[in-house]
Amino acid sequence: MPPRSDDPHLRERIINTAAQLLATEGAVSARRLARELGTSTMVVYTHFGGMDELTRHVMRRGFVHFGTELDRGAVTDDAVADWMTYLWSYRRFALREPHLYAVMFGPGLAAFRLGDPADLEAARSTFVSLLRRIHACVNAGRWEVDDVTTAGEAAWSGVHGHTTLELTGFFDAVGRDPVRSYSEILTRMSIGLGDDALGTARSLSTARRRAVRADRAEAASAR
Amino acid sequence: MPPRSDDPHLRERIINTAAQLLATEGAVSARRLARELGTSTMVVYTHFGGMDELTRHVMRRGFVHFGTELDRGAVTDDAVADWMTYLWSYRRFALREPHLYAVMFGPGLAAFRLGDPADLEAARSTFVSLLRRIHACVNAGRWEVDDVTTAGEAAWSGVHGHTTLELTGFFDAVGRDPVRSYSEILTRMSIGLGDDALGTARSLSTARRRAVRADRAEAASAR
DNA sequence: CCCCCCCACATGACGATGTTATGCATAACA
DNA sequence: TGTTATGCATAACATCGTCATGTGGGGGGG
Repeated sequence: MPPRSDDPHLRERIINTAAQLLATEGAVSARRLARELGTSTMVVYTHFGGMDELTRHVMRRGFVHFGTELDRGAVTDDAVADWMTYLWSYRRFALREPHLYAVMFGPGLAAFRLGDPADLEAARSTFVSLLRRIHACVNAGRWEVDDVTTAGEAAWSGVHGHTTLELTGFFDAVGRDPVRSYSEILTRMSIGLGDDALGTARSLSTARRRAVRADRAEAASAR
Repeated sequence: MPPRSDDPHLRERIINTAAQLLATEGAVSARRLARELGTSTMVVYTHFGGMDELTRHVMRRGFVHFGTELDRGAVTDDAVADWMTYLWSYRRFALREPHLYAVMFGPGLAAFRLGDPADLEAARSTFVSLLRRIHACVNAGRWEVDDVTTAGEAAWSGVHGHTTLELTGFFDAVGRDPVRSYSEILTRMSIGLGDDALGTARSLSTARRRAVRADRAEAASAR
């Protein structure tokens, strides 16, 4: 019987700590969450319908962060390098927030589209952002694409598949370098979409340079 | 106290019904399994260490079936079409056994490599089989690849990512055609690996024709 | 100003999960 | 026949998400 907390931000605090628990412990249970908040598990059911809807809120926030982080990449005169930079940021986010990524693109994705249409829109907007980068490559004359959306789905499949494999520890298990195979995906995809091999190689090294710098900046800010 | 079943095949029956429950109900619990077997949950712990090791056995069997099914594809004079046929079979298996696929390439993959080394080898052998198809494309002069393994990882990432997205219902949700984007992956990857666009298009239609025929054969045998 | 209603929350319980301690009945062996 | 080993059932424990119930205090109507 704490004196009626009357905290209008309780919802936000629940989502915050849920996201934090997901990031630090890899799982969120109602009881663990309540213990962290100093409340009972009922707060999950009064403020949300249950754990599923709470998870959807965490996912939505995840997609917003994901989208803004991906869009931080500058737009330069090398559209292919910009596209690659975008996908290196994609990988960086997933490696930094592995559990969040697993929830966002895992079984929760199916439940996501059943909820608030704004949720699906948050997820779609990050995909649309990818399509813009592809369009820029076409406009720059580097690629020749009949259907941008299909090309986007193909590219997304590649990076998503590689990301999930890397998160499950596959490359560690077989002693292979994930950066190399990720570069291979970007390279073959770019050439396959119409760019010449030399231009793609140059764009890759440009994008890789940016990615390494961003990795270092992230490591520095984490310290 | 049934009179000491003394069934030397109990282990096999447990794995069988576990696989069947996974396929038909999407989940395997110790109690559900015991109810199906007419035993108690203890059989899981006497014959296996627990649910984890049981799952590993189901995974191992899954990889064996997966591998033999993938290797059924004929080797013709069109190596790229053979490679594509291999990957269409990949997709067919995943769509027919969605839960098994999710377990095989999901979080269980990490636990898989901790178990019997033979388990990891079963999984690796299917990957090696993919590498053989890639090598054939190189030998046929269609592709130019410096590191076959890296190319294999890139190709696998693409089809695995597309498969997981399709299994979560993504393409249904946005009303897109997964066959089209899967074809896009195969096409762009083949061109990106050195083949010319026309040859890749011809190989794609060849492989697609085979895949449709195999789909129909499977649908007929299921009837 | 007071009272009553309402609702956010705590408590405790229910059914499920994987796991395990205990006991028994039977197979295997001396 | 006596002894040991063990495969299995029973029942319990801890955990999970969820919910029915009770309660206490804040907010609106008299």
